[in-house]
Amino acid sequence: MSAFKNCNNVEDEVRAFKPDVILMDIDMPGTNGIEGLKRIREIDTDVKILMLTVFDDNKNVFDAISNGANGYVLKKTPPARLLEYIQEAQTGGAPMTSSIATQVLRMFSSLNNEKGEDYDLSEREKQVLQLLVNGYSYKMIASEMFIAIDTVRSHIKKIYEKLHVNSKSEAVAKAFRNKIV
Amino acid sequence: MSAFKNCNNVEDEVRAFKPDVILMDIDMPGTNGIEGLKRIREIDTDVKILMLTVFDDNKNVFDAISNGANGYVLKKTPPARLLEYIQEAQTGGAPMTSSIATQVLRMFSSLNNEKGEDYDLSEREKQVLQLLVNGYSYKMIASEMFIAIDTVRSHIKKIYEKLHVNSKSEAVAKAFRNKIV
DNA sequence: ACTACCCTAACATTATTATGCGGTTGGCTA
DNA sequence: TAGCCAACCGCATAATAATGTTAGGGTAGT
Repeated sequence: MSAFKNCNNVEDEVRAFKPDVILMDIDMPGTNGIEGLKRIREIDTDVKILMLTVFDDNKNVFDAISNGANGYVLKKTPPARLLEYIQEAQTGGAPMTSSIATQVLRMFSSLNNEKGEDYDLSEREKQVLQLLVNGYSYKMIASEMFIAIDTVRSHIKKIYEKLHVNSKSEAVAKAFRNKIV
Repeated sequence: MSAFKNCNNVEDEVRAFKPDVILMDIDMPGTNGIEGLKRIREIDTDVKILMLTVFDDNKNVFDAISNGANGYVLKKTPPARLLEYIQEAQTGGAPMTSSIATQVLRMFSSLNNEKGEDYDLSEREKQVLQLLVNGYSYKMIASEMFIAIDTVRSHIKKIYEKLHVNSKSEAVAKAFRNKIV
Protein backbone atom coordinates (compact mmCIF):
# COMPACT_ATOMS: atom_id res chain seq x y z
CA MET A 1 0.00 0.00 0.00
CA SER A 2 1.48 3.28 -1.08
CA ALA A 3 0.32 6.84 -1.49
CA PHE A 4 1.41 9.65 -3.75
CA LYS A 5 0.61 13.33 -3.66
CA ASN A 6 0.27 13.78 -7.38
CA CYS A 7 0.44 12.13 -10.76
CA ASN A 8 3.53 13.78 -12.09
CA ASN A 9 5.50 10.53 -12.17
CA VAL A 10 2.62 8.15 -12.29
CA GLU A 11 4.04 5.99 -15.08
CA ASP A 12 7.24 5.26 -13.16
CA GLU A 13 5.35 4.59 -9.97
CA VAL A 14 3.00 2.16 -11.65
CA ARG A 15 5.88 0.34 -13.27
CA ALA A 16 7.76 0.17 -9.98
CA PHE A 17 4.93 -0.98 -7.75
CA LYS A 18 2.74 -3.00 -10.12
CA PRO A 19 -0.38 -2.37 -8.02
CA ASP A 20 -3.60 -4.36 -8.30
CA VAL A 21 -5.87 -1.44 -7.59
CA ILE A 22 -5.29 2.28 -7.79
CA LEU A 23 -7.40 4.81 -5.98
CA MET A 24 -7.18 7.96 -8.00
CA ASP A 25 -8.21 11.33 -6.69
CA ILE A 26 -9.83 13.39 -9.44
CA ASP A 27 -8.86 16.70 -7.92
CA MET A 28 -5.14 16.79 -7.58
CA PRO A 29 -2.45 19.41 -7.96
CA GLY A 30 -0.38 19.15 -11.12
CA THR A 31 -1.62 16.35 -13.31
CA ASN A 32 -5.26 15.85 -12.49
CA GLY A 33 -6.98 12.53 -12.00
CA ILE A 34 -8.37 12.16 -15.50
CA GLU A 35 -5.01 12.94 -17.00
CA GLY A 36 -3.37 10.45 -14.66
CA LEU A 37 -5.95 7.86 -15.62
CA LYS A 38 -5.19 8.31 -19.29
CA ARG A 39 -1.47 8.06 -18.70
CA ILE A 40 -1.77 4.91 -16.65
CA ARG A 41 -4.05 3.29 -19.20
CA GLU A 42 -1.45 3.87 -21.87
CA ILE A 43 1.06 1.69 -20.12
CA ASP A 44 -1.22 -0.69 -18.23
CA THR A 45 -4.67 -1.77 -19.35
CA ASP A 46 -5.20 -4.26 -16.56
CA VAL A 47 -4.72 -2.45 -13.30
CA LYS A 48 -8.05 -1.56 -11.71
CA ILE A 49 -8.55 2.13 -11.27
CA LEU A 50 -11.10 3.47 -8.88
CA MET A 51 -11.84 7.17 -9.16
CA LEU A 52 -12.42 9.15 -6.01
CA THR A 53 -14.16 12.47 -6.00
CA VAL A 54 -16.02 14.87 -3.80
CA PHE A 55 -18.42 15.94 -6.53
CA ASP A 56 -20.59 13.71 -8.66
CA ASP A 57 -19.97 16.08 -11.48
CA ASN A 58 -21.24 15.10 -14.87
CA LYS A 59 -18.32 15.94 -17.08
CA ASN A 60 -15.78 14.16 -14.94
CA VAL A 61 -17.83 11.02 -14.66
CA PHE A 62 -18.14 10.88 -18.39
CA ASP A 63 -14.44 11.45 -18.99
CA ALA A 64 -13.44 8.95 -16.37
CA ILE A 65 -15.51 6.07 -17.61
CA SER A 66 -14.81 6.72 -21.24
CA ASN A 67 -11.14 6.53 -20.41
CA GLY A 68 -11.40 3.19 -18.77
CA ALA A 69 -11.93 3.82 -15.08
CA ASN A 70 -13.18 0.73 -13.28
CA GLY A 71 -15.32 2.52 -10.77
CA TYR A 72 -16.25 5.89 -9.49
CA VAL A 73 -17.01 6.56 -5.84
CA LEU A 74 -17.54 9.59 -3.70
CA LYS A 75 -14.97 10.44 -1.08
CA LYS A 76 -17.61 10.52 1.59
CA THR A 77 -18.05 6.76 1.22
CA PRO A 78 -17.60 5.13 4.65
CA PRO A 79 -14.25 3.31 4.96
CA ALA A 80 -15.83 -0.09 5.42
CA ARG A 81 -17.82 0.36 2.25
CA LEU A 82 -14.77 1.63 0.45
CA LEU A 83 -12.95 -1.60 1.26
CA GLU A 84 -15.80 -3.56 -0.25
CA TYR A 85 -15.60 -1.42 -3.34
CA ILE A 86 -11.89 -2.02 -3.68
CA GLN A 87 -12.41 -5.74 -3.47
CA GLU A 88 -15.19 -5.54 -6.02
CA ALA A 89 -12.95 -3.67 -8.39
CA GLN A 90 -10.18 -6.15 -7.91
CA THR A 91 -12.43 -9.04 -8.85
CA GLY A 92 -13.63 -7.39 -12.04
CA GLY A 93 -16.64 -5.50 -10.77
CA ALA A 94 -17.43 -1.87 -11.37
CA PRO A 95 -18.32 -0.29 -8.07
CA MET A 96 -20.13 2.99 -8.20
CA THR A 97 -21.77 5.18 -5.67
CA SER A 98 -25.43 4.95 -6.52
CA SER A 99 -25.73 8.65 -7.36
CA ILE A 100 -22.98 8.15 -9.90
CA ALA A 101 -24.60 5.04 -11.33
CA THR A 102 -27.79 7.00 -11.76
CA GLN A 103 -25.93 9.59 -13.76
CA VAL A 104 -24.31 6.98 -15.93
CA LEU A 105 -27.67 5.49 -16.78
CA ARG A 106 -29.10 8.88 -17.52
CA MET A 107 -26.23 9.72 -19.84
CA PHE A 108 -26.65 6.43 -21.55
CA SER A 109 -30.33 6.74 -22.18
CA SER A 110 -30.00 10.33 -23.28
CA LEU A 111 -27.51 9.22 -25.89
CA ASN A 112 -30.13 7.38 -27.80
CA ASN A 113 -33.34 9.13 -27.18
CA GLU A 114 -32.61 12.60 -28.47
CA LYS A 115 -34.24 12.26 -31.80
CA GLY A 116 -34.61 16.03 -32.09
CA GLU A 117 -37.32 17.99 -33.73
CA ASP A 118 -38.67 17.17 -37.11
CA TYR A 119 -38.81 20.68 -38.56
CA ASP A 120 -41.52 19.51 -40.95
CA LEU A 121 -39.26 19.05 -43.90
CA SER A 122 -41.02 17.64 -46.91
CA GLU A 123 -39.68 14.49 -48.54
CA ARG A 124 -38.03 16.42 -51.29
CA GLU A 125 -36.47 18.82 -48.82
CA LYS A 126 -35.05 15.96 -46.82
CA GLN A 127 -33.44 14.58 -49.96
CA VAL A 128 -31.87 17.92 -50.73
CA LEU A 129 -30.60 18.29 -47.19
CA GLN A 130 -29.13 14.82 -47.34
CA LEU A 131 -27.21 15.73 -50.45
CA LEU A 132 -26.03 18.97 -48.89
CA VAL A 133 -24.72 16.95 -45.96
CA ASN A 134 -22.84 14.77 -48.40
CA GLY A 135 -21.05 17.83 -49.71
CA TYR A 136 -22.92 18.28 -52.97
CA SER A 137 -23.04 21.67 -54.64
CA TYR A 138 -26.29 23.08 -55.98
CA LYS A 139 -25.26 22.05 -59.45
CA MET A 140 -24.55 18.47 -58.39
CA ILE A 141 -27.81 18.27 -56.48
CA ALA A 142 -29.69 19.46 -59.53
CA SER A 143 -28.20 16.79 -61.73
CA GLU A 144 -28.58 14.13 -59.06
CA MET A 145 -32.26 14.91 -58.62
CA PHE A 146 -33.02 15.69 -62.26
CA ILE A 147 -34.34 19.15 -61.50
CA ALA A 148 -33.20 22.63 -62.42
CA ILE A 149 -30.65 24.40 -60.30
CA ASP A 150 -33.15 27.14 -59.60
CA THR A 151 -35.45 24.58 -58.11
CA VAL A 152 -32.63 23.42 -55.88
CA ARG A 153 -32.33 27.02 -54.76
CA SER A 154 -36.02 27.14 -53.97
CA HIS A 155 -35.86 23.98 -51.91
CA ILE A 156 -32.83 25.16 -50.03
CA LYS A 157 -34.39 28.50 -49.27
CA LYS A 158 -37.34 26.64 -47.81
CA ILE A 159 -35.06 24.38 -45.81
CA TYR A 160 -33.22 27.35 -44.37
CA GLU A 161 -36.47 28.92 -43.32
CA LYS A 162 -37.63 25.77 -41.62
CA LEU A 163 -34.33 25.16 -39.85
CA HIS A 164 -33.88 28.84 -39.00
CA VAL A 165 -30.43 29.02 -40.53
CA ASN A 166 -28.93 30.91 -43.41
CA SER A 167 -26.04 28.95 -44.75
CA LYS A 168 -25.20 25.52 -46.00
CA SER A 169 -22.81 24.75 -43.20
CA GLU A 170 -25.29 25.72 -40.53
CA ALA A 171 -27.89 23.51 -42.14
CA VAL A 172 -25.43 20.63 -42.24
CA ALA A 173 -24.49 21.14 -38.61
CA LYS A 174 -28.14 21.23 -37.59
CA ALA A 175 -28.81 18.11 -39.58
CA PHE A 176 -26.14 16.28 -37.66
CA ARG A 177 -27.08 17.63 -34.28
CA ASN A 178 -30.72 16.71 -34.71
CA LYS A 179 -29.99 13.42 -36.36
CA ILE A 180 -32.02 14.30 -39.40
CA VAL A 181 -29.36 12.45 -41.33
CA MET B 1 -46.61 -6.21 -2.56
CA SER B 2 -48.06 -7.92 -5.60
CA ALA B 3 -46.88 -10.28 -8.25
CA PHE B 4 -47.94 -10.87 -11.84
CA LYS B 5 -47.12 -13.65 -14.22
CA ASN B 6 -46.77 -11.51 -17.28
CA CYS B 7 -46.95 -8.01 -18.70
CA ASN B 8 -50.00 -8.34 -20.82
CA ASN B 9 -51.99 -5.88 -18.73
CA VAL B 10 -49.11 -4.03 -17.19
CA GLU B 11 -50.53 -0.55 -17.81
CA ASP B 12 -53.75 -1.30 -15.96
CA GLU B 13 -51.89 -2.94 -13.12
CA VAL B 14 -49.53 -0.01 -12.70
CA ARG B 15 -52.42 2.42 -12.72
CA ALA B 16 -54.32 0.33 -10.18
CA PHE B 17 -51.50 -0.29 -7.71
CA LYS B 18 -49.31 2.80 -8.11
CA PRO B 19 -46.20 0.94 -6.94
CA ASP B 20 -42.98 2.60 -5.81
CA VAL B 21 -40.70 -0.05 -7.21
CA ILE B 22 -41.28 -2.68 -9.86
CA LEU B 23 -39.14 -5.78 -10.17
CA MET B 24 -39.33 -6.76 -13.78
CA ASP B 25 -38.27 -10.13 -15.04
CA ILE B 26 -36.64 -9.83 -18.43
CA ASP B 27 -37.56 -13.31 -19.52
CA MET B 28 -41.29 -13.60 -19.40
CA PRO B 29 -43.94 -15.30 -21.44
CA GLY B 30 -46.00 -13.01 -23.65
CA THR B 31 -44.82 -9.44 -23.41
CA ASN B 32 -41.17 -9.61 -22.42
CA GLY B 33 -39.50 -7.45 -19.81
CA ILE B 34 -38.09 -4.84 -22.15
CA GLU B 35 -41.44 -4.44 -23.81
CA GLY B 36 -43.09 -4.14 -20.43
CA LEU B 37 -40.53 -1.56 -19.40
CA LYS B 38 -41.30 0.57 -22.42
CA ARG B 39 -45.01 0.36 -21.87
CA ILE B 40 -44.72 1.32 -18.23
CA ARG B 41 -42.45 4.24 -19.03
CA GLU B 42 -45.05 5.61 -21.39
CA ILE B 43 -47.58 6.04 -18.66
CA ASP B 44 -45.29 6.53 -15.63
CA THR B 45 -41.85 8.09 -15.73
CA ASP B 46 -41.34 8.07 -11.97
CA VAL B 47 -41.80 4.53 -10.79
CA LYS B 48 -38.50 2.80 -10.19
CA ILE B 49 -37.98 -0.23 -12.32
CA LEU B 50 -35.44 -2.85 -11.41
CA MET B 51 -34.67 -5.39 -14.08
CA LEU B 52 -34.10 -8.98 -13.04
CA THR B 53 -32.34 -11.45 -15.23
CA VAL B 54 -30.48 -14.71 -15.17
CA PHE B 55 -28.06 -13.69 -17.90
CA ASP B 56 -25.89 -10.63 -17.96
CA ASP B 57 -26.47 -10.49 -21.65
CA ASN B 58 -25.21 -7.49 -23.52
CA LYS B 59 -28.13 -6.62 -25.74
CA ASN B 60 -30.70 -6.70 -23.00
CA VAL B 61 -28.65 -4.55 -20.69
CA PHE B 62 -28.35 -1.94 -23.36
CA ASP B 63 -32.03 -1.97 -24.21
CA ALA B 64 -33.05 -1.85 -20.60
CA ILE B 65 -30.98 1.13 -19.61
CA SER B 66 -31.68 3.07 -22.75
CA ASN B 67 -35.35 2.64 -22.03
CA GLY B 68 -35.09 4.03 -18.56
CA ALA B 69 -34.58 1.09 -16.24
CA ASN B 70 -33.32 2.17 -12.84
CA GLY B 71 -31.22 -0.86 -12.14
CA TYR B 72 -30.27 -4.23 -13.43
CA VAL B 73 -29.53 -7.15 -11.16
CA LEU B 74 -29.00 -10.85 -11.56
CA LYS B 75 -31.58 -13.23 -10.20
CA LYS B 76 -28.96 -15.08 -8.26
CA THR B 77 -28.53 -12.05 -6.03
CA PRO B 78 -29.00 -13.13 -2.41
CA PRO B 79 -32.37 -12.00 -1.01
CA ALA B 80 -30.83 -9.76 1.63
CA ARG B 81 -28.81 -7.98 -0.98
CA LEU B 82 -31.83 -7.71 -3.22
CA LEU B 83 -33.68 -5.86 -0.48
CA GLU B 84 -30.83 -3.40 -0.26
CA TYR B 85 -31.01 -2.91 -3.99
CA ILE B 86 -34.71 -2.25 -3.87
CA GLN B 87 -34.21 0.39 -1.23
CA GLU B 88 -31.42 1.94 -3.23
CA ALA B 89 -33.63 2.15 -6.28
CA GLN B 90 -36.43 3.67 -4.28
CA THR B 91 -34.16 6.44 -3.04
CA GLY B 92 -32.94 7.36 -6.48
CA GLY B 93 -29.93 5.11 -6.80
CA ALA B 94 -29.11 2.81 -9.65
CA PRO B 95 -28.26 -0.57 -8.24
CA MET B 96 -26.41 -2.93 -10.50
CA THR B 97 -24.78 -6.24 -10.07
CA SER B 98 -21.11 -5.51 -10.52
CA SER B 99 -20.79 -7.69 -13.60
CA ILE B 100 -23.54 -5.63 -15.18
CA ALA B 101 -21.91 -2.38 -14.17
CA THR B 102 -18.72 -3.54 -15.77
CA GLN B 103 -20.57 -4.14 -19.00
CA VAL B 104 -22.21 -0.77 -18.87
CA LEU B 105 -18.86 0.93 -18.48
CA ARG B 106 -17.43 -1.08 -21.32
CA MET B 107 -20.30 -0.17 -23.61
CA PHE B 108 -19.91 3.42 -22.69
CA SER B 109 -16.24 3.61 -23.35
CA SER B 110 -16.59 1.75 -26.62
CA LEU B 111 -19.18 4.26 -27.71
CA ASN B 112 -16.82 7.11 -27.34
CA ASN B 113 -13.50 5.84 -28.38
CA GLU B 114 -14.33 5.72 -32.03
CA LYS B 115 -12.74 9.09 -32.33
CA GLY B 116 -11.57 8.46 -35.87
CA GLU B 117 -8.50 9.99 -37.36
CA ASP B 118 -6.89 13.10 -36.11
CA TYR B 119 -6.02 14.68 -39.43
CA ASP B 120 -3.17 16.51 -37.71
CA LEU B 121 -4.98 19.77 -37.44
CA SER B 122 -3.00 22.45 -35.63
CA GLU B 123 -4.53 24.22 -32.66
CA ARG B 124 -5.39 27.24 -34.71
CA GLU B 125 -6.94 25.12 -37.42
CA LYS B 126 -9.10 23.32 -34.89
CA GLN B 127 -10.37 26.65 -33.64
CA VAL B 128 -11.25 27.75 -37.16
CA LEU B 129 -12.99 24.48 -37.86
CA GLN B 130 -14.93 24.80 -34.65
CA LEU B 131 -16.17 28.21 -35.71
CA LEU B 132 -17.06 26.93 -39.17
CA VAL B 133 -19.12 24.22 -37.51
CA ASN B 134 -20.91 26.91 -35.56
CA GLY B 135 -21.93 28.54 -38.80
CA TYR B 136 -19.52 31.46 -38.80
CA SER B 137 -18.57 33.16 -42.05
CA TYR B 138 -14.96 33.95 -42.86
CA LYS B 139 -15.58 37.52 -41.82
CA MET B 140 -17.01 36.51 -38.48
CA ILE B 141 -14.18 34.09 -37.84
CA ALA B 142 -11.67 36.80 -38.59
CA SER B 143 -13.19 39.17 -36.09
CA GLU B 144 -13.69 36.42 -33.52
CA MET B 145 -10.04 35.36 -33.74
CA PHE B 146 -8.57 38.82 -34.21
CA ILE B 147 -6.88 37.96 -37.49
CA ALA B 148 -7.27 39.16 -41.05
CA ILE B 149 -9.84 37.53 -43.27
CA ASP B 150 -7.05 36.48 -45.61
CA THR B 151 -5.48 34.56 -42.78
CA VAL B 152 -8.76 32.82 -42.21
CA ARG B 153 -8.69 31.86 -45.85
CA SER B 154 -5.21 30.44 -45.46
CA HIS B 155 -6.21 28.37 -42.47
CA ILE B 156 -9.29 27.07 -44.18
CA LYS B 157 -7.35 26.16 -47.26
CA LYS B 158 -5.00 24.15 -45.08
CA ILE B 159 -7.90 22.52 -43.28
CA TYR B 160 -9.46 21.47 -46.56
CA GLU B 161 -6.21 19.92 -47.66
CA LYS B 162 -5.84 17.99 -44.44
CA LEU B 163 -9.43 16.79 -44.42
CA HIS B 164 -9.41 16.09 -48.16
CA VAL B 165 -12.49 18.18 -48.78
CA ASN B 166 -13.21 21.29 -50.76
CA SER B 167 -16.11 23.07 -49.20
CA LYS B 168 -17.28 24.34 -45.89
CA SER B 169 -20.15 21.95 -45.61
CA GLU B 170 -17.98 18.92 -46.33
CA ALA B 171 -15.57 20.07 -43.67
CA VAL B 172 -18.40 20.51 -41.20
CA ALA B 173 -19.80 17.09 -42.01
CA LYS B 174 -16.41 15.48 -41.59
CA ALA B 175 -15.92 17.28 -38.30
CA PHE B 176 -19.13 15.79 -37.00
CA ARG B 177 -18.53 12.33 -38.33
CA ASN B 178 -15.05 12.13 -36.85
CA LYS B 179 -15.97 13.85 -33.64
CA ILE B 180 -13.39 16.51 -34.13
CA VAL B 181 -15.96 18.80 -32.59
C1' DA C 1 22.85 26.91 -41.04
C1' DC C 2 19.36 24.27 -42.85
C1' DT C 3 14.85 22.44 -42.85
C1' DA C 4 10.32 22.12 -41.68
C1' DC C 5 6.32 23.71 -39.74
C1' DC C 6 2.89 27.21 -38.19
C1' DC C 7 0.71 31.62 -38.18
C1' DT C 8 0.11 35.50 -40.32
C1' DA C 9 -1.15 38.43 -44.51
C1' DA C 10 -2.12 40.24 -49.24
C1' DC C 11 -3.89 40.17 -54.14
C1' DA C 12 -6.51 38.34 -57.85
C1' DT C 13 -9.94 35.55 -60.24
C1' DT C 14 -13.58 32.46 -60.71
C1' DA C 15 -17.24 29.68 -58.68
C1' DT C 16 -20.84 29.16 -55.72
C1' DT C 17 -24.29 30.76 -52.46
C1' DA C 18 -27.91 33.51 -50.51
C1' DT C 19 -31.84 36.17 -51.40
C1' DG C 20 -35.76 38.37 -53.60
C1' DC C 21 -39.34 38.26 -56.86
C1' DG C 22 -42.28 36.28 -60.27
C1' DG C 23 -44.44 32.44 -62.44
C1' DT C 24 -46.67 27.35 -63.97
C1' DT C 25 -48.51 22.95 -62.78
C1' DG C 26 -50.89 19.22 -60.52
C1' DG C 27 -52.99 17.24 -56.46
C1' DC C 28 -55.80 17.68 -52.46
C1' DT C 29 -59.80 19.27 -49.93
C1' DA C 30 -63.02 22.57 -47.57
C1' DT D 1 -64.79 24.76 -57.88
C1' DA D 2 -62.01 27.82 -55.64
C1' DG D 3 -58.16 27.91 -52.68
C1' DC D 4 -53.98 26.02 -50.86
C1' DC D 5 -49.58 24.07 -51.22
C1' DA D 6 -45.62 21.34 -52.75
C1' DA D 7 -42.75 21.05 -56.44
C1' DC D 8 -41.13 22.96 -60.25
C1' DC D 9 -38.51 26.77 -63.09
C1' DG D 10 -36.36 31.38 -64.36
C1' DC D 11 -33.84 35.90 -63.78
C1' DA D 12 -31.02 39.05 -61.35
C1' DT D 13 -27.81 40.78 -57.92
C1' DA D 14 -24.85 41.06 -54.00
C1' DA D 15 -22.26 38.53 -50.87
C1' DT D 16 -19.29 34.69 -49.79
C1' DA D 17 -16.42 31.13 -50.69
C1' DA D 18 -12.74 28.55 -53.17
C1' DT D 19 -8.27 28.49 -55.27
C1' DG D 20 -3.64 29.92 -56.59
C1' DT D 21 0.42 32.34 -55.64
C1' DT D 22 3.59 34.79 -52.85
C1' DA D 23 5.87 36.02 -48.62
C1' DG D 24 7.66 37.62 -43.79
C1' DG D 25 8.36 36.21 -38.95
C1' DG D 26 8.49 32.74 -35.37
C1' DT D 27 9.78 28.18 -33.29
C1' DA D 28 11.93 23.73 -33.16
C1' DG D 29 14.82 20.05 -34.32
C1' DT D 30 19.14 18.25 -36.99
